[in-house]
Amino acid sequence: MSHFGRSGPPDIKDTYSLLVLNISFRTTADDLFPLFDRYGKVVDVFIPRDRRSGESRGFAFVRYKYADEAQKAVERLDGRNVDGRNIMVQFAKYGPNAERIHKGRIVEAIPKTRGRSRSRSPRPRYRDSNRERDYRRRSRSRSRGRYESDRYNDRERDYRRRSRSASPDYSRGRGRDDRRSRSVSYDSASPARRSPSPERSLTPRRTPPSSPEKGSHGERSPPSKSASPLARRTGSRSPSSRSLNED
DNA sequence: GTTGAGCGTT
Repeated sequence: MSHFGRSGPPDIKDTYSLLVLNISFRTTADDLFPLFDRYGKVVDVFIPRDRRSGESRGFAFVRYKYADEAQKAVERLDGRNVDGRNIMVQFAKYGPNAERIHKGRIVEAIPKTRGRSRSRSPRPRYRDSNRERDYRRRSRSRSRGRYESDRYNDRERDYRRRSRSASPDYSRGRGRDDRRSRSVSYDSASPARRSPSPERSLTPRRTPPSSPEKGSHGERSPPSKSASPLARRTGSRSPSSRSLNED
């Protein structure tokens, strides 16, 4: 009865999809179906939901059989209060190269000026917020208060970090030194080199029975400084292999 | 239990 989108899209070739935005997170396709079906023949109602949580993303797709009915529904249901929220209904596009819709009529487009529209260009109003929008797309936003809190925290941390450096000049010099140090350090990039693999001789099982707590206590993070390549070479054969062998 | 710009499943 009310199980849309269970077997995939029915027939998009003869259906017109409407995008319903601003719907409540609790609104389901079953709730939208009767509402939209009142204005026309609805062949499918689909509400994308999260794969991990399974919650609604806040928008739905309603497929109409006829464009004129869909058009009517758009004007009729657009701005309607559903589940306590003011929904927004508009024609949906399928993909970046989706057909363009013009007042209920589907105009085959992607015109010749592909990508070069001098007249109209739906460029985003926000220029510096583009990054934020992208982030929000793959990850549903939660609450704005939290963001502010996080931002504040970051700021505080930055301030503290800056405080540490008394003289920027010194910092710069040190950075250069570090770079040079790294050059020598890269030697450790190939620790095993051509050394025979004793580990292979060992039981090809998972990580040897070594307590992580105990082990980490002894060699947590060897300081990059004061580490001879020789000394490192000898002791780097152990932590080199860890979970390479998996069953 | 929360949130709020956008374009989707086989």
